[in-house]
Amino acid sequence: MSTSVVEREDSGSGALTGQVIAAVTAHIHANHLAPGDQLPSETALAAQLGVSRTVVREAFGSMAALRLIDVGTGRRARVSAIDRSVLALVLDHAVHTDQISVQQILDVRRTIELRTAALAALRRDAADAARITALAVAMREDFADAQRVMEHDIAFHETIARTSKNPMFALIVGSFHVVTRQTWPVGWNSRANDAERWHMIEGHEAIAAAVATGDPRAAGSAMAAHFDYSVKALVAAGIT
Amino acid sequence: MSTSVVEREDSGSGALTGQVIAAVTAHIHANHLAPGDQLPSETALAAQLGVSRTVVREAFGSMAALRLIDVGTGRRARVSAIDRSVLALVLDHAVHTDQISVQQILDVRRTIELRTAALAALRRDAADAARITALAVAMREDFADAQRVMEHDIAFHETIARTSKNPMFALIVGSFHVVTRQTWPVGWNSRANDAERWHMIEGHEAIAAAVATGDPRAAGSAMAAHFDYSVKALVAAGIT
DNA sequence: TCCCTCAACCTGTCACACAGGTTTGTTCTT
DNA sequence: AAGAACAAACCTGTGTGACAGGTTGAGGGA
Repeated sequence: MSTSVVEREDSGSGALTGQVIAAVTAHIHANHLAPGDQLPSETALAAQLGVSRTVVREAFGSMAALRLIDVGTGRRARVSAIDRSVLALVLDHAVHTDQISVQQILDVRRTIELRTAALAALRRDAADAARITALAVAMREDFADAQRVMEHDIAFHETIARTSKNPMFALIVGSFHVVTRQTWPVGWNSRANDAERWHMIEGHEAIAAAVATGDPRAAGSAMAAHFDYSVKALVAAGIT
Repeated sequence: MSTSVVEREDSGSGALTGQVIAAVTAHIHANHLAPGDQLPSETALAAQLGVSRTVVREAFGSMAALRLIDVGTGRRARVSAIDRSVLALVLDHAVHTDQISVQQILDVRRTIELRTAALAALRRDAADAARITALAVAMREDFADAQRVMEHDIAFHETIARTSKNPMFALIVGSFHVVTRQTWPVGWNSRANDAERWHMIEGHEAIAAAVATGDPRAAGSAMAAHFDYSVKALVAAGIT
């Protein structure tokens, strides 16, 4: 375990804690650890680095919050797979503290999701396409239950992002769900009538069809139309 | 201070710690706290929630790691402004643990930065445009010092993202710098000769000119050309 | 070979203590 | 009246020791 300091982003904690974070990070990199690989125990690491267990716990806790590692009672920390929750928390916080607006997030979503739809059309296999289509079908079938339509809608976008086969797109799209859960009902309820709600579902069906066909241009266009329609509804509902 | 549990993303910590995180988050939301606003002290919060100071420290530590709050010796925690370091850490970790490739990041960058360039052209004021142009000029002037060219290059892209006036774009683009610092020298060194390096700098100048002119279409095209050229160089250098 | 038990290991939480930093209020000087 | 200096109160970062409860792996028995 190297204690050399690797210059990197500051973690926002104390000096010793920061040093332990750097040391653990260096250890992960130097040993090419992958998700699931174990780290030394808190006690061993404290002895090794000449700090108290408290400091190691602080460091591990910070790294766990960032989902760089995975901690749990009774077992040693392990390197973690990236997940959407970090960015989701950051976005939720940013919206609640008026640092980012919902419309700004939608602009980012539109930018990214036109690309993920096109990539999904290019890179999908038959199972991917079936999964995306099934979600559009589920939206139609669960029309009477807005909560379920919303869950299908969120899963639809995330599945397309996953089908882009670019985990960073999946990560970013996956982070929208917390904010989406707060705004989606407003958009749904703001529709003047059921015909408009059906129109939104038809937009999803068009995206799914383009992905299934393997047509990236059509997929991107369908996604653009969907976003433009949805943004208009949210603006009309007063979400800025 | 409400102790009600707000359903949200799990923080990766213990049960009590998670509850304190939820309580603090609820407090921030319920009181419409903005960046800079103070939170209760660790000791007061521990008494209020009926847990030990250790647990509050764990919760605050996690929230600080996520840059939701800002902690420091001798003073109470405050609500924090969002910053790029969280996503930067996540990306760096993802690359080092082979969860995201550099090429995948570049695809995301291209998608986003074509949009930020176009928005910057639409939304820039004279000072913005001057700032962007100055960075392109600095790249040319510091040509003999690769390290400085790289810093100007990174600042160039971040300034454009900021000029998009969408903080989420700025956040995402700002997160690339750690990984970029690791790959940029490879790309620069992989160029066959100085003529190719000048060509890259001319690409930046073209973007700056389009932004200054206020032409979003030209800005997007120039940014696309820049990325396509840079991606080719990194691929040729073996970065996948 | 599979299942159960148990010992060793491990983390989450608690209480207490101390070093060093920040904030606030009061007093003094200009 | 405004600014500077000082001290007390408040506050966080780190350390120590303890205990409750969970995980893991080895050994033994069916």
